[in-house]
Amino acid sequence: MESDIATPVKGRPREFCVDKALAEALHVFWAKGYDGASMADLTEAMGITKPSLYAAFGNKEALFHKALDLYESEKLEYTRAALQQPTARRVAEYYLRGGVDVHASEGEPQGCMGLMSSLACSPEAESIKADVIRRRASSQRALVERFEKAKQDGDLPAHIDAEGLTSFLYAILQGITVQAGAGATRAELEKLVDTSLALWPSA
Amino acid sequence: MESDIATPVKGRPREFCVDKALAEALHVFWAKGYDGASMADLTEAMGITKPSLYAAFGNKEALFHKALDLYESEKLEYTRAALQQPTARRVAEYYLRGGVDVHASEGEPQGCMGLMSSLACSPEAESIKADVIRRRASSQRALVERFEKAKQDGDLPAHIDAEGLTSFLYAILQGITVQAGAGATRAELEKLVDTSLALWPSA
DNA sequence: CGCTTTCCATAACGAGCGGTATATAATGTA
DNA sequence: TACATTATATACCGCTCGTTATGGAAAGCG
Repeated sequence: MESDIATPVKGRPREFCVDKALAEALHVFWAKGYDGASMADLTEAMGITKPSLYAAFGNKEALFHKALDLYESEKLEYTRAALQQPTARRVAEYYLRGGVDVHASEGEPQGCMGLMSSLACSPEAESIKADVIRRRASSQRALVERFEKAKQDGDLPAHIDAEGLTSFLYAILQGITVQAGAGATRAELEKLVDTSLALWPSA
Repeated sequence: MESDIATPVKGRPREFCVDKALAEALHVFWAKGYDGASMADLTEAMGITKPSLYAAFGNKEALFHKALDLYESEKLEYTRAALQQPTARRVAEYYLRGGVDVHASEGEPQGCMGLMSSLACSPEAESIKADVIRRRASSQRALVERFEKAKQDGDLPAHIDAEGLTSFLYAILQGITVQAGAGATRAELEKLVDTSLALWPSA
């Protein structure tokens, strides 16, 4: 198979940047959710017409999955960086403060794109929901392993259940995004993080 | 103004029970969310036609608010009972175990009706969202006062911030409903509750 | 009985949805 | 210049949505 990079195309060149358009689509999906974002909303924000969107991205569902890829690789980068922190407590702190940064930052939509889309319930959004749940499960599995290692490292008490602690940390994170979506201020969310970390088990 | 109870009406009597129909509507809204529940879904489950629904309940939005009233008075009764528990820890335990009971019970929809409706994002659901947020804020205020009292009673350390602890408890509860909606088993949720209670501050 | 009132059933409304057919404009190739 | 190829622009499709107008059925009242 030949190289796909910088292949000169034959027909009329497209007049918009695909990456820019996808970033705009992400912003719309993030703010309004999968069902709430209409094709009219998307095309207006992306600055293109519907046929261009369909030619470039397939359909609304395919566009959403690509937007979700972008969301994970850019906005949820902190969840991967968190795993490399030296202690379980530092992992948790990185997770929670990163969650507040991303989901309660000014100029960005409030709340979590994955969370609101996983709760969307139009009949055609079932595959969306399944996708989000699958990604979340994969992310949670990595966290369980990280906490198992922390127990071996001795920075978590041996009696702690790694799966329970992972569910616990995710619950706090989900609470942060829910409360952010409900209009909680950044100060309130930081107080929530401080309280959670104060209760975190010591070695 | 005269009494409204048992007034004999003049016209043709309705052929369905309003309370029964409302309970069915609640079930549909709970399972599918405000946007996801169509009038066709509702009328089919309620066993009535659309004109009957409009005559009895007004419109879809009014029906939802009445269903939400029923949900709060029946399904969220445990949140009021929780406040009367003798210690802060018992309050928290009542809250969390009650949350698992209601939102992960077999035969009922998985997840929290208020949470999924507060994240619904159709343009006409803005007042729904505002209503849910207002009810939640009122409920949270009562919990803050309960924890302030607990500090005076001495069953919470004085250095604990009551608002932060309330946000924390609500975050766990929201995490429970999110994870229940994503298909978590009851055993997993109970492990989450056990972990959370193990970290709860001691006096 | 006729009259009024209220409810039920059918069918339709306008609006918005995701998706597309058609025609035209802009490029590379020959 | 002529052709093939691809992108854009406009208008439209079938469908579902929440909501309502219309006609008939069932009750109390005189």
